[in-house]
Amino acid sequence: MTTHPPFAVTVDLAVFTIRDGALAVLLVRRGDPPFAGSWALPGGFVEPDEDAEQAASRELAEETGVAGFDGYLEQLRTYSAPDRDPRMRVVSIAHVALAPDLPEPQAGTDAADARWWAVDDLMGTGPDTPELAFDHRQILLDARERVRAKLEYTTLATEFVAEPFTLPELRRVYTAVWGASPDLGNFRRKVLGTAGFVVPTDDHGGAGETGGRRALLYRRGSAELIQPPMVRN
Amino acid sequence: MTTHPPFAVTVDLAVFTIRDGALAVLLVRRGDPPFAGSWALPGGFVEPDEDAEQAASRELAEETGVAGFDGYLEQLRTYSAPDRDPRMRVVSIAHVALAPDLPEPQAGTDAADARWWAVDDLMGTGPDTPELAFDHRQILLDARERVRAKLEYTTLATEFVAEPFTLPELRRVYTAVWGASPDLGNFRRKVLGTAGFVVPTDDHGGAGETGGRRALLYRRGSAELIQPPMVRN
DNA sequence: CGTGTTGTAGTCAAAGTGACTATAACACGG
DNA sequence: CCGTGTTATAGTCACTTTGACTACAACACG
Repeated sequence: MTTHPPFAVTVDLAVFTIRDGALAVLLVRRGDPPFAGSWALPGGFVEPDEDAEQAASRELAEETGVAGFDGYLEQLRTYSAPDRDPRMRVVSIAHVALAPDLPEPQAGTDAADARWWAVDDLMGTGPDTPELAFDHRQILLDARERVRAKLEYTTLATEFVAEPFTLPELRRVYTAVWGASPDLGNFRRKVLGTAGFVVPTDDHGGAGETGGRRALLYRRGSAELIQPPMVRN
Repeated sequence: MTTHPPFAVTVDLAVFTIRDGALAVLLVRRGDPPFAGSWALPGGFVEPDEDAEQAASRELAEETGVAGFDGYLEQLRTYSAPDRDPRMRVVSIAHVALAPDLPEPQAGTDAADARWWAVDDLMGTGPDTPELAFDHRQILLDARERVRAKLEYTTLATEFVAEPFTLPELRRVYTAVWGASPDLGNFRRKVLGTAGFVVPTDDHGGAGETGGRRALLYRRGSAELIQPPMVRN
């Protein structure tokens, strides 16, 4: 038997929402070294009496200022490179959270600042692209790919919109996440043809942004899978 | 800021193969408490200078007796319930490994015994069903579901067979993992119609088990995805 | 040399997809 | 209050893929 080397265990969160028609992620600016001044995914240590999901849920509430986060939260994967934190051996259990458009966040206790970033603005290679702390760029890439993939075969897109919502709103989720719009008619056919994806209300929305016919309002259905999947071109 | 509670970090492995036409998993019998005498997934502590995948690869080699494991290995998810190990706080990064039919394993250093189990024999509810240590039953369930799902949209099935292999052999992988045989003709059409799934050799196998036409031999192709997916009924 | 067994090829109706066109319902400006 | 641009909804049609088959080819064994 070997010894049991001590590790610190943290959770990191990739919290996504749709803002201004684009996929956005919540980042906090680090106040302390290492990477002081850099932007990072929110997160923190797992406490002795909680599991990773509880820790993620707690951090999410602290960081966004939302008391009881009731949105979607799932584990992504665990990052464990020995040198990922220069201070000590830290293993991070990354999570993905989805939420309808949230208000601008409050800065957390250990974060000098917090704000939403368009993911595309973080993924460029230009000089304006901010560097992310630790391996958070990789985590963000993995998280985005997870969300992109899950929109294909699950009804997860509904987690991005507040109820009730219209089909065009739901389509804009796909447009933002995939970077390309699914065909209008085919999208409707697919969504409405998948039992339990959405359930219609009998209300039409109030006046929309820019005149035009008012769309019917829907709520989330009970189905979680889309079969066959919605294909991404 | 809070303190950094110390954790032990381990890897656990769900190593799958096909034996006697059924999905099988490698288990070790525990020699020490807790759960002494129970069967458990192989695994061990992550060392200070390695990441989780390296630890998993090392444990796999130690446990199976195979020096350089070159098969498929991927992270599954991390299990972190506070009470999952009664001794101390242990977080386990579970992995899934796939291999062609391997020889009976050697017992590892801390395992009194090691053997392959048909997964179906572990998943029953009868009195003969052995209890697995810790939360390993849940890990095994999640691992099996991961493999089942991945056979649908990836070419992972080829990792279960030694090269070169025949299409009927490959079909038996699906039969074993899914518990149901895909239609013979449609399976061929799908596999051969997916560019890069398999590449034909110009050899036919030697005499098979039970007379009949000899099948053409194939090797793994470079494709990793099946699109559209192979559907599980 | 036939006979059972296994692999390979092809067929066909049904379902789903991709790319459209047509129509309905609204806001707003004159 | 009447057109006009805008947005939502409905429907069409050729093409592809699927699911369930049938027919044929190649081999082992007696």
